[in-house]
Amino acid sequence: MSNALSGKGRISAEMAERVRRRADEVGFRPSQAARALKTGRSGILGFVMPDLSNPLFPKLAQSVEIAATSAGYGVLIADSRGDVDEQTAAIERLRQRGVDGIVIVPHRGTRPKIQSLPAAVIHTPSDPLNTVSSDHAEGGRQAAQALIDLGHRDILILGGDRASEVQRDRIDGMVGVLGPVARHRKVWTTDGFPDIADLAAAGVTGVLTTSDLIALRVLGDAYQAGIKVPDDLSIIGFDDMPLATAVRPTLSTVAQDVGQIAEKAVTHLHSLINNEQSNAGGMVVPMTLTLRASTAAARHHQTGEPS
Amino acid sequence: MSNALSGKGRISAEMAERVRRRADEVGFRPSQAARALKTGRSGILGFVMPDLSNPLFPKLAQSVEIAATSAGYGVLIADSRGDVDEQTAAIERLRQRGVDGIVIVPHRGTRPKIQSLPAAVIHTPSDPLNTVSSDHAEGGRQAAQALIDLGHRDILILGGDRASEVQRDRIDGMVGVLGPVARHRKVWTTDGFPDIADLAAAGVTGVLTTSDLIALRVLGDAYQAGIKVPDDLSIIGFDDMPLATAVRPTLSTVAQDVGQIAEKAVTHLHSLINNEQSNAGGMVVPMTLTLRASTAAARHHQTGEPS
DNA sequence: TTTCATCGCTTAATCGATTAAGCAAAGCTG
DNA sequence: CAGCTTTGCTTAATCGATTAAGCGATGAAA
Repeated sequence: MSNALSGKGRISAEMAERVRRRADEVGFRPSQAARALKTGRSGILGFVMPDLSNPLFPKLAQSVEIAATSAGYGVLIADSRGDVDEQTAAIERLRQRGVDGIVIVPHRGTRPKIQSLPAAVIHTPSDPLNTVSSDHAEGGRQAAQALIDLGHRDILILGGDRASEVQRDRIDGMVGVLGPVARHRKVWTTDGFPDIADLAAAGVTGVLTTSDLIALRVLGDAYQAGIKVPDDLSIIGFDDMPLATAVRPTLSTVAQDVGQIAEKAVTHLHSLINNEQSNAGGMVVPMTLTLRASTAAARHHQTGEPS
Repeated sequence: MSNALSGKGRISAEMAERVRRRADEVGFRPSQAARALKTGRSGILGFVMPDLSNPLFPKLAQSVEIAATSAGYGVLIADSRGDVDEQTAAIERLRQRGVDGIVIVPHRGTRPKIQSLPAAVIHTPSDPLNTVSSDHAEGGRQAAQALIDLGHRDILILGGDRASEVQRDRIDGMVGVLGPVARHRKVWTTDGFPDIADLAAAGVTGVLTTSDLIALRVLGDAYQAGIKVPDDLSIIGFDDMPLATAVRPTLSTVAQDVGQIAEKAVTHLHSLINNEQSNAGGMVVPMTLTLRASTAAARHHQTGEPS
């Protein structure tokens, strides 16, 4: 009642001030529960990730939390534990808790069903449900182009899991660039980790991975095989995880602008919640390549093509 | 009202069943807002971390979410961005949202003020406010003892930030074991990263770090200096981050049982919220050392003491 | 000066689940 | 069989913020 002061209604400035002061004195805290009941708005967004151990999770959660907070929302998390059914259950749990909308990073290869609840899907541009995401294919292109520019012409593409659309898109981008100008082979680590020494002996001078974690493994294998990085082998990872700057040589990597993605997702949700016009979705955020010490100009083997 | 069915009151089994069925038919979803208003319980726990980019965060958040969900709570996250004032603000935000209690991992060197709100503090046994945590000193002891058992007698202890009580406790544990039996030097990376090659030349054969990330850096430096791990140098990290098994050689590390910590924290909170007796706090969860490929028996220098 | 519009504050209805109180019917005891 | 307890369903008050309606007083226009 006293809250007629909160902007609505016809109230004198003096009265508003008086109420405000008294409220402070008493330490008045409006009950979110009552407000939610009356307005039908909880002021809370749900955040669903397929697997909180996803390397991107910390940064993304942090960014979503910051974006949501500055838009006046709270963030309720729900882990879907890598399980598709759990993902559905997690969404349902959030709905029951009365969230106003949800931000979701879908489980690989999944089209989450979100009925009648504002949602922002963070995935990849090739997903028709995608609301906002990094341009993973473009990221793959950047990584590939960087190796090309350094003179590499025999390249290993190393993916983690072919069920991941994000990884497939990254690799498609890489292949798109390499296809016309360089030899390349594509391997998924789920089929077994390839023998780096063999490949290097066969002429490979560059490795493009879909994750820093895979890149780290390659680095280690190369080390144990006596292959020098970056002199004999250049490596590029993805996501700029904390380890990228901790490892020696430091890891070249393609990073997502997670802050911007979170910002756009939350803004979009906010519009949906308020029934405002919203850019129909499909926003794409560029990725940025950071070259560090794991990449260098290729030494020209006899196997290479003319530079 | 129909919810008299929910266990309370005097109701016939038949009536309860009838209501239940009808509720399912209509797709009845009780309003959390209304329930919260009436009962004064939101069914939501807040979770505050000093910095969501903390390497431990993903696992901990996941575990807290799982424990909370199975106890019927939702989890509202709040990032305090490494800032002490933000930590206070985050707690206040959660309170305003009406959380029933909060789980907090305090900012380094901070005693968070939580007035009249059930709280579970996850920190380290040496913190008087601590509710539940790993036995960091014991973890440090385990790591140190492992190197001793392998015959190492000249050891570098490498901490990240002396402001962190957790890291100090780990190191105190290490020193406690090494003190009587081995030579050791303590260095904080915030004072500059030490020259591994120099130290190895000076006789150091083992490195104990307070984090896998630091261990990774040591591994890389050793590699670049031509020092063989684990033949010439053994390394042990902390926290068993994903990188620990991705790097070659795989990293020996001391891990926290995050699941158990989360479980205990949530259980404790649940008791507090319901005014039940609660074990006054200070629960300690053991850590487990996992030996992998980054540790091996010491080669005996002439500088060493008799084995 | 009379009348009507406007302004500013006060009152009351509302959101939906909870829970105590109310009340009728059935069961029990003496 | 009367009186009393127990059982089971129904009714209504309550939580606290929101918001529309109500209502007295002031000011403007005719």
